[in-house]
Amino acid sequence: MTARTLVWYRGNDLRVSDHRPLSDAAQSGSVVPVFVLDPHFFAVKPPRRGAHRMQFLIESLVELNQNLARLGSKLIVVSGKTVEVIPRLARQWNVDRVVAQRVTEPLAREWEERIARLLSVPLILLEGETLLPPRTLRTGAGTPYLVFTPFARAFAKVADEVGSPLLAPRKLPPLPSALSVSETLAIPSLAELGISANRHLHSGGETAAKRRLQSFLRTTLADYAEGRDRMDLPGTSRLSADLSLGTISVRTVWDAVCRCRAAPRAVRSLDAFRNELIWREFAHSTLWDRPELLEAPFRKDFLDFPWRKDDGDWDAWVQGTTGYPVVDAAARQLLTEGWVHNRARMVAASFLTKHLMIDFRLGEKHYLEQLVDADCASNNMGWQWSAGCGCDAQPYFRIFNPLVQGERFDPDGQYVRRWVPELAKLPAKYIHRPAAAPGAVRLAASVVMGKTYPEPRVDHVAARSRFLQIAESHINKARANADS
DNA sequence: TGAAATGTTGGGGCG
DNA sequence: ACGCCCCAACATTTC
Repeated sequence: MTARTLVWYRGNDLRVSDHRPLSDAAQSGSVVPVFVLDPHFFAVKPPRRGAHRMQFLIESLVELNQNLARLGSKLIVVSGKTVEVIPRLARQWNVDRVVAQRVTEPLAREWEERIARLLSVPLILLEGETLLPPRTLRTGAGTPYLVFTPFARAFAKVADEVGSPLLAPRKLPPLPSALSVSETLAIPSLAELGISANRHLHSGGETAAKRRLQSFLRTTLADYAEGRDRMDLPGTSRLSADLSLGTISVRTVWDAVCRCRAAPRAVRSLDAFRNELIWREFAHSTLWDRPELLEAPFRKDFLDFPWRKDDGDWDAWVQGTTGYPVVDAAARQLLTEGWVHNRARMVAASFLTKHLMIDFRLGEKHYLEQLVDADCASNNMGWQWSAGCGCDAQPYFRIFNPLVQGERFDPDGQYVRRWVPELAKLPAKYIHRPAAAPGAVRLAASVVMGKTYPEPRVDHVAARSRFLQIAESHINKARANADS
C-alpha cells in the first residue's frame, strides 16, 4: 500500500478522468506524474508532428498540470530522450513501478520495449487509447480482420466489455518531498519553442474537450448521419484532436453516446457516429498487427507502383493552387487550422494519389505534420484507403470527381468561399467549376483564370483515364509476376 | 464512405 | 388507335 508509482504520461493520455494509470497509482501509494518533452517532437524525421499539434499539446499539458495540482499533485516535465529519462528518474526517485497507457504507434512501442529492458522495476501498460485492446477481435481462423464490416460486427458482439469510464481520483498524494526535481522544467511557452500562437486552432485541455463532447451531443449528433458529410456545416464531432492526445478518453465518448436517449429519427445518427469510432478501432487494431504499414502499402500489387514525382504538382496540392476548389480549400484549411473535414480529406487524398498520381506516403506525412489530430493509425488507414492499396480500401478504380463531390457536399459553396476567398463572389452554380463559368459571370465575380485563380492543373477526365490505365496495367503485371 | 457508361422502362407528343 | 421517337428516371455494368 506504500508503493511509489511513476505515472508516465505519453501524450495520448493528457487527462485525469478515466486515466487507468493514474487511478491505479493513486490506489497503491505515492504518485509521481511525469511527462518527457522529447527532442523527437521537434525532429525532422517522420513521424514528426508540427506546430499546430504542439500548440494543442502545450495547452493540454498546462491544464493537466492544473488538474493534477487541484488533486494535490503536479506534473513533472523533464526534457530529454524518453528512453533515457524514464529509466534514470525511476532509479533516482526509487520508484517501485512505472505505469503508462498502452500506445499503438510503432515507434512508441519500440521505446517502451527499450525502457522495459532498462528498468529494474516493472513497466505496467494499461489500456485506454482504444475501446478494446488490439488483438481482441479475431476471425474464426484466428487472423486479424481484413474487412471493416465483419470487424464491426465482431465488435458489436463484445461491445459491453468496453465498460464505464473511471472518475478522476478524488485526491492524489503530494509529490514525495525527498524527490529531487532539479532538472524539471516549467512547461515551455509557445514562444520559447519558437512557435507563434495560432488563433484558428481549437483550444487544448480536458475542459475544452468535455465542452466539445457536450456540445456535440446536444446540438450535432442527432443529424450526424447526413450532417457529417457536409463540408460547409459543423456536422462532425470535432473530437479528433482530443481523442488523439487523450484530453478525453474514447471510452468516455463511447459511453456518453450509448447513454444518449435518442429520438427514433436520430438512431441512425448514433449508429453512424459509433461506426466512426469503430473505424478508429479498426485502424488501431490493423496498425498494431502490421506496424510495417507505415512504410509500405498493404496490397502487395501496389509495391513499386509507378507514382509520379512532380514538384510543381506537389507544391500546388500542398499550397492549395490546383485549380480544383474543394481540393484547394482542404489544403488551405489544413495549413491554417490543422484540421480538415473528413469528406475534404478524402477528396484531397484521392486527388493527390489518383489525379496527380503522387505517392500516398507523401500526403500521409504532410497530414501527420500539419494535423492537430495526427494519429498514425487513422491517418495511415485513411491514406491507404484513399490510394486504394489499404486493407479494405476502396477499389483503385473508385475515383472521386472533385467537382461532383463539391456540388454534393458543399451545395452552396460556403466551404469553398471560406477557404478560397478569391472565388467567393461566384454564384453557387459555378463555384466548384470556375473554369466552366461564362466569361461574364467570372468577370462579375472578379475571377480571372490563371491570374486570380489557377487554371485546373490537370483535366479531370484525362487524369482519371490516365490513372485507370496505369493502375490496371500495373496491377495486372504484379499479379502475373506473383503467379509465375 | 463513386462516377461514368450503358441499358431499361414508361409517359407523352406527334404523325 | 397505333407505332414511333424522345428523353427523363431509374437500374445495371464497367472502370
